[in-house]
Amino acid sequence: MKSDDVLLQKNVRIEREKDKRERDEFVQRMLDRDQNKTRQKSNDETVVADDGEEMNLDRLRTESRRVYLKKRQEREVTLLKQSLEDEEELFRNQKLSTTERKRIELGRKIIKMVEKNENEDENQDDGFYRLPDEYDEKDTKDAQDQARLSSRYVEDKREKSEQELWEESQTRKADITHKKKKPSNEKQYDLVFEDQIDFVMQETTKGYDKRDKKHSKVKEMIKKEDEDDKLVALKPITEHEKILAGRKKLPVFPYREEFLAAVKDHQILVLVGETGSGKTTQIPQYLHEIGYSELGKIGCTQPRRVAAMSVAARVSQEMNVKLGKEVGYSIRFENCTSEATVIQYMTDGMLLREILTEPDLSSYSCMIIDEAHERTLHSDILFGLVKDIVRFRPDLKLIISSATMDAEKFSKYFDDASIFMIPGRMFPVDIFYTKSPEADYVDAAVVTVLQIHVSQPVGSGDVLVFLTGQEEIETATEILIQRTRNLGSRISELLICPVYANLPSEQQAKIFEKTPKGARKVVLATNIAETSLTIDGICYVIDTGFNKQKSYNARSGMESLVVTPVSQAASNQRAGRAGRTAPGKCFRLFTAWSFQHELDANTIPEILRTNLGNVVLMLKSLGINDLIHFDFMDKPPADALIRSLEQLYALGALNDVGELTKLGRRMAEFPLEPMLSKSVICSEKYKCVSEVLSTVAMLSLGSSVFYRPKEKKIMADTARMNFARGGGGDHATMLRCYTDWASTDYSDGWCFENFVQVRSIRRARDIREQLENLCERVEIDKTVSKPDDNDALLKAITSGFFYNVAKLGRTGDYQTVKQQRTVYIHPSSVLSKEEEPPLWLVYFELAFTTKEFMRQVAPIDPSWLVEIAPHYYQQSDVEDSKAKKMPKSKSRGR
DNA sequence: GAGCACTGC
Repeated sequence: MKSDDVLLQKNVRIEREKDKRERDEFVQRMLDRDQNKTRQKSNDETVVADDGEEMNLDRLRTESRRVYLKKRQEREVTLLKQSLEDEEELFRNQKLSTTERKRIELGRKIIKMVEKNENEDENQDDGFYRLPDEYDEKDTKDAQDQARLSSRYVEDKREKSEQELWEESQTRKADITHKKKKPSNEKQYDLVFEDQIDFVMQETTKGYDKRDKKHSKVKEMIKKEDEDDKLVALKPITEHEKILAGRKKLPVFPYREEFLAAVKDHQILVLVGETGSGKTTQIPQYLHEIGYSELGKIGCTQPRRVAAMSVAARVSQEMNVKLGKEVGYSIRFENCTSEATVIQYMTDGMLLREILTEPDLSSYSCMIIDEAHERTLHSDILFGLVKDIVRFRPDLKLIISSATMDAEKFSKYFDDASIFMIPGRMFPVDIFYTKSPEADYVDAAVVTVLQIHVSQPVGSGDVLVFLTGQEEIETATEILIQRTRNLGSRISELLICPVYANLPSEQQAKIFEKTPKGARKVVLATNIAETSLTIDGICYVIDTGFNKQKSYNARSGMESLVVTPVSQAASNQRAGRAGRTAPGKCFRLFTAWSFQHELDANTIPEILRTNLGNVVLMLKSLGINDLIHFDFMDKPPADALIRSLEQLYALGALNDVGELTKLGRRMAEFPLEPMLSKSVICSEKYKCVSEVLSTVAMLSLGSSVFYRPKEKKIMADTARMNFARGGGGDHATMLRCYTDWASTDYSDGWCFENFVQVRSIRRARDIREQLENLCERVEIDKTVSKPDDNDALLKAITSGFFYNVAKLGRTGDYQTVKQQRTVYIHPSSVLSKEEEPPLWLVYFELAFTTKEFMRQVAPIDPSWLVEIAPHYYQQSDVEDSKAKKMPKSKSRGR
């Protein structure tokens, strides 16, 4: 701690410019050092080239998405034009109603607008993004495709007489009747999508049984055994025996001996097991049975908490032991293991934390990294670490378990490790594509649902629709309810169940209820249904081809959530959801051509699109100093790494040669973003540890604690404003909310009355407890507290977030102090309605949606900045604004 | 007066 103070004092003396220069030098030094190392290395390796290529690749990916969206738009316009031309002929013949005339005019306008935008785009693009080879090649392909598309349209056009077209336009008006039509091959020329969609069946995913002779042989064997058993003794079998028999029927079972032999021969093994092969439950047991558990624990990581828990429970049942004894799991807030544990399931983040205290994994004899293809941030770091550990621990067996697509890549990364394949247990799924692109995928999805419901027998299976977010799900639900109501009793019952993570859990439970006879269930889900939860009875999947993805811009430090086309891998994963219990069908709302040419093969790994502050701090505290050349499977952009290093330096977690300081070491102990950790550590100085802990716990929740149902918006808002009374912005609001809840002895009823999400705030409580326990380890006296002192709280917050300060400018907008970027208070903030907005703000995060918004803001006194971060702020910065303050607050009449 | 996909420590 003393050294930190010295550092701060030293910094006081540094002039601001000098300081800036120093920072630049620091970054430069880091770069130089790394480059020198590269040069040394590059004699035998071509790291430099790799590095450059990596950057280009990244740019390529962004570019390909741009091209994708643009092309999609272009084709929509072409189609729009064609259908318009068509209708125009009718227009001339005076056979259209006035509404349809209006619609055509509207269509023309849209086309003009889009074309205008495109031209602007092109002008901007010149010289920047054009990537000669690939772009041109794609262009021609696209042109061919379009030519093909249009020729089809010409043919279609000839087939239809004017009379028919007129009839069709009449049919369109009669909304109810046309829905009952059977799917046909006639294409209807619609501007707005509201009719049938044509699908083409393109392929069928392979089922498991036919290609797997080995498996069927064993099945016969078991069947025979079973029959023998029945003949020999008719005694009832116990529950456990039944489970054991079930184990033998899993697709992995016939490969047991082969697999164990492979493990014996190879230290690293890439295991390709398709879904339903039983690998997650069986492999650790096999390793245990053959005796690896005597050398050390068998670990198995999962990307999700629930998975770790449920798999551990299942395995303990199979082994007939109590959960938490021989078989256990460890996840955040819950350690269900003991001295006796030999098979341990855990989340990948938990293993990372474990590596911090046990860098060589010495208590393990085998480590299985499951679901590696998901490429979570945590598992990506694990790959790098584990690859290194394996080198100096030849006795450690490493198994990387992944789905089919990435196996080669994993094998290559792990020094050409051998690949072991296990077939899965999946039913075939027919894949359908649309004949032409759909403009409005939400509407298209709704129509497809109705099409399936009408044309497929009820009882043949439920429908699962993938949409991008809560809003879309809500609109889709409304449209569906309305249309089914219009159809009335002419169709059988359709149960509509929305699912997304923010939905209260009682409503989420609805999707698991069994579908009553004579009805069909439609589940409208976000990508939560892709991996996190499985629903039985789904036989039809509708894939819109989009999801929301986080992206991070290192230069501006801004995260944004964007609707993005899914990858081929993700789309296949979605399709797979239809074939879990019976053969299924998957309807993709895009063309087969787009699937092949426009979708990326794999989703961009998380590590390439996230803020790396935490990752860098963790690696540094593991003693890995050369981050630029850390063996990442996909290297994060150098920009992002440097920005994180710079930020950690500013926070005092790194010294001027990029080494971890004592403060940094303490910060790394907390499972928090670096800025939040810093606030916690500094809270002791301002004597408000308890308050900061609660606030930080609430801040780190991510999602909103305040529940806001549509029909009770005003009540919910007033409830929230109650907490805002007393000032201190969103931070103090959250704190008061938490303390009030705590004072009611954590009552659920209180949450209900105050429109607070029970699930979220309970999580805050867990986090707070965990942080409190960690305080002891980093020697923070957690008892000091200053209730109702906003200044103390905000000073502690500011010591972590002095980077995120914005100042009210003359125009009435805020500008960030660091980058002079114009930003706005998010409307969800309690300060957004303030008559007189504070001059200086500290914000928790920037999020780009429609504008650049600051989320979770609090007013501060600019003089604190000089006090707290003298190496960043100078007296002159602060005085400057005080001078402006007097005339402005009056002249800016609101 | 806008909008929060999903995990995880």
